[in-house]
Amino acid sequence: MPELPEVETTVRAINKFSQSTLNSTKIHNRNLRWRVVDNFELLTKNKTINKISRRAKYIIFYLDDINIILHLGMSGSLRIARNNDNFFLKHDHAEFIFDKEKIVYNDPRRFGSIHLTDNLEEHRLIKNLGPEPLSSDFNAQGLYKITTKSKINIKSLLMNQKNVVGIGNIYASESLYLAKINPSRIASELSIEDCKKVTHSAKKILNSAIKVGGTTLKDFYSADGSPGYFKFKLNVYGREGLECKKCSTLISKAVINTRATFFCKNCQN
DNA sequence: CGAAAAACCTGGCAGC
DNA sequence: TGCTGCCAGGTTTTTC
Repeated sequence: MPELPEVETTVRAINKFSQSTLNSTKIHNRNLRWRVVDNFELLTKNKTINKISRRAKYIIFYLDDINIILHLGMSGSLRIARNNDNFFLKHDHAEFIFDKEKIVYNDPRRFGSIHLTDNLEEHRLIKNLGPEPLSSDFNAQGLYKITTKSKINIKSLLMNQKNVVGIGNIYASESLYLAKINPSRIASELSIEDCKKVTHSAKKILNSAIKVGGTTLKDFYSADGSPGYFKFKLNVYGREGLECKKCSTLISKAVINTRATFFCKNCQN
């Protein structure tokens, strides 16, 4: 489900809990992508959340002496509920409980995970991440330095979080469409100008997706229950056989690195 | 070493 | 109404 815009939207929705005290945490199912540590509840009880933010597709709760890392995997989501709402949905695996409300972690496929760390920057899931795509650290020169020595296709390279974070299957296709670059192009064949187009396009796409709350294909909802509206602005993703909005050529679908990939064979070279 | 394929899970949907 | 196979916003682990 969630790529950078959906995670960012989720973080903004739960940001009202920063500066709040986490009265307790309940883990209902520890068997996520990795097993949730046994003392998680103990170590987070009655701790103040000083800040909530996003790094890549991870959601970080900064407590006084320890940090919580959440990942939503492919199908995860958070929702805000009232403490006296005692109903559970299938796949509600964890609850973060405040005075009147709680944040509920739900993830049908359990590809997501929940971690604790006292050294965030050195955490194994964090330390090897590439630059944030919306920061100046993600730029043509930096990308070119990577593409020039890589023989994989540009789409897979963009989805590799070591190169740049936050871009998943939807936004990789959309970014390359805007950049007019074929997703199958071998990275090492890109020019510095191509890299400039890719970085600019990715930033533009991600920013406009964040603006409308991300993309809801079927089951993404922000923590406040609202869907994302970027689905209506998708140019290629899920549009196989429909007309390209620029040239009317029918949009193609290819499988790259086992992932569905959409592009316009006329506009993208 | 890098790149490709398999693996981890559940649910929804098309087709028989 | 099943049942089967395929597909899905991700990323690690295994294999080549």
